[in-house]
Amino acid sequence: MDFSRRVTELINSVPHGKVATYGQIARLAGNRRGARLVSYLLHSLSEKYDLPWYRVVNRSGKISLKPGYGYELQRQLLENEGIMFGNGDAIDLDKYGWQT
DNA sequence: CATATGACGATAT
DNA sequence: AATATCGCCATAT
Repeated sequence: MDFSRRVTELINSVPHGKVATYGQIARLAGNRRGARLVSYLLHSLSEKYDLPWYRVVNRSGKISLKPGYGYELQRQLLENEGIMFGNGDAIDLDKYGWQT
């Protein structure tokens, strides 16, 4: 429970216009290997709370969702915050990464 | 209680 | 460098 609560708080702490990675959240939550849990928790928690789940991408700065299953939505939400997708589908984490 | 699962990440091939 | 495989750990069933 502690882990999931911290995850929600961390997600809520991601500044507008920035993105975090699953592994980063997991690490900050005290679980270096919990990247997968973060994704799972986002699934369930984002439906219960209103988390900015779309500010979380995988460590390559890419959206993990498949096109047609949320990819387009997330990409659009991020672009709405001023985040530009570089090479077609990747975000420049150096530039938009949280806590660079 | 045991097994399955996952919006990942690191390592091995 | 690109792809495949394994590990990790909380939830769900």
